[in-house]
Amino acid sequence: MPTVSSEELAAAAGVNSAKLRKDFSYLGSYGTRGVGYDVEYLVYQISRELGLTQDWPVVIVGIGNLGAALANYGGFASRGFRVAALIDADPAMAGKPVAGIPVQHTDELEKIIDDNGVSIGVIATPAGAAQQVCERLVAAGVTSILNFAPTVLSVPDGVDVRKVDLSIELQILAFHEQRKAGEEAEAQAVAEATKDSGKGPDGDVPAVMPA
Amino acid sequence: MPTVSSEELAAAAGVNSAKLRKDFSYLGSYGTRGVGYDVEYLVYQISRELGLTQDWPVVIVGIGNLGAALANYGGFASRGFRVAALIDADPAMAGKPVAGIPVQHTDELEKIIDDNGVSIGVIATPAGAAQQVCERLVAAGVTSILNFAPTVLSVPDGVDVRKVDLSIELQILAFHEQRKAGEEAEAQAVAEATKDSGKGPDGDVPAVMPA
DNA sequence: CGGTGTGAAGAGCTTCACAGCA
DNA sequence: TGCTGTGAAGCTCTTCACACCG
Repeated sequence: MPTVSSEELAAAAGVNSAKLRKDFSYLGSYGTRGVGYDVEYLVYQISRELGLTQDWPVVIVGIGNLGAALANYGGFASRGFRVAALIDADPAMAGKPVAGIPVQHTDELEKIIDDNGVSIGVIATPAGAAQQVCERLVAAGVTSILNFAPTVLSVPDGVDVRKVDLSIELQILAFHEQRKAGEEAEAQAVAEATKDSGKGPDGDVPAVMPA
Repeated sequence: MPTVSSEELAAAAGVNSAKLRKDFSYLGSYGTRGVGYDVEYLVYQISRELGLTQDWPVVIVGIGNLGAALANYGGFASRGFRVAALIDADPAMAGKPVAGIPVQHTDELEKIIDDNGVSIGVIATPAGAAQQVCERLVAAGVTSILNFAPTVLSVPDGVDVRKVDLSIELQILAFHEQRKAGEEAEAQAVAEATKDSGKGPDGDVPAVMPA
């Protein structure tokens, strides 16, 4: 498949084709009228724009279950990320290989970051250690941090932090699950009301509709 | 602090106070004019609306590093989630306790879900196993799935799936990181141009501005 | 003809500004 | 007086619709 139309891509992605074309147009005019987009060229342009064509050395601090899971995660390599080092505060972990990479002690943190030109750090430590680790990362030159610890990190201007809270997604599911149950109950109540009397459902469910 | 104003909450959250009041108003009129919101009552109402006051039994399928990390994750219990069971396909794992819960074999999946009235399942298996596990969960009565496996799951209507891709957040950081670098380079180029000749930067950077 | 690129219309979300109530 | 709740204005993002080009 050498070319693809905005209509096809939009159907595959579940969005409107006009939106897709408009979004692409911000990257430049890479399509051909009457034909569509050259797949290979488009992939390259999007990859370049997203930074996938670069090599991003990353350090992971805190090699517990989560840190190990991240180190083993295959998705990183394919998106331009390279795990430059695994760092843990436990001296017993030092030297132990995880995902084929030997764990290094926290003492080495500054040197590792400097030697590898690391600008992105991942924090997978317990909550108590996160802020301190964060400060050391920033002081050593890291300007983007992905935080898995359940704490809000404070950082100086110019440093980006993204927080991943594994329970938030569950909470969103639970929210919708609750809605499903509520709607059933409401539908049932309406049915009852229709069958029995003129009284409707108690109407206490507010009109909230999040993503 | 028994009450709090929309202004205070907005400042803490980094949003506009009018937006906060409007959002709250969708849940009902829980504030008092001239005073603010009763903290305890507000917390309760928001918790109830979000479903945090309910008990949600959850099963985690696939007890590798990630599954173990999830099982150990403290944030679940405090948000109304209860890990009803850990399930793995490896018979060697069966009976082994993870986070104090004995791992059970996949054979038990249907029974566990039925016995515990589970409606939310977490998939932390390798990509290859995910779709099959998903189908068994759905057949057994699960209607919400949180998918950590790097695969797109297909499910029947009425089943919610949320996919967590651990590398996407990194990619967003890398994107901004690239922008930072690009802006520096551009600023430098502009400085050069100003200093040397009339020729500007090559102007190939398109005007994209994602979240 | 077929499909992109885009001005214009439309929808939804955010902010303003203030009436109204404790 | 002080702060909520909310109509209206403003803004951004999405979709429509079509000129234009290969």
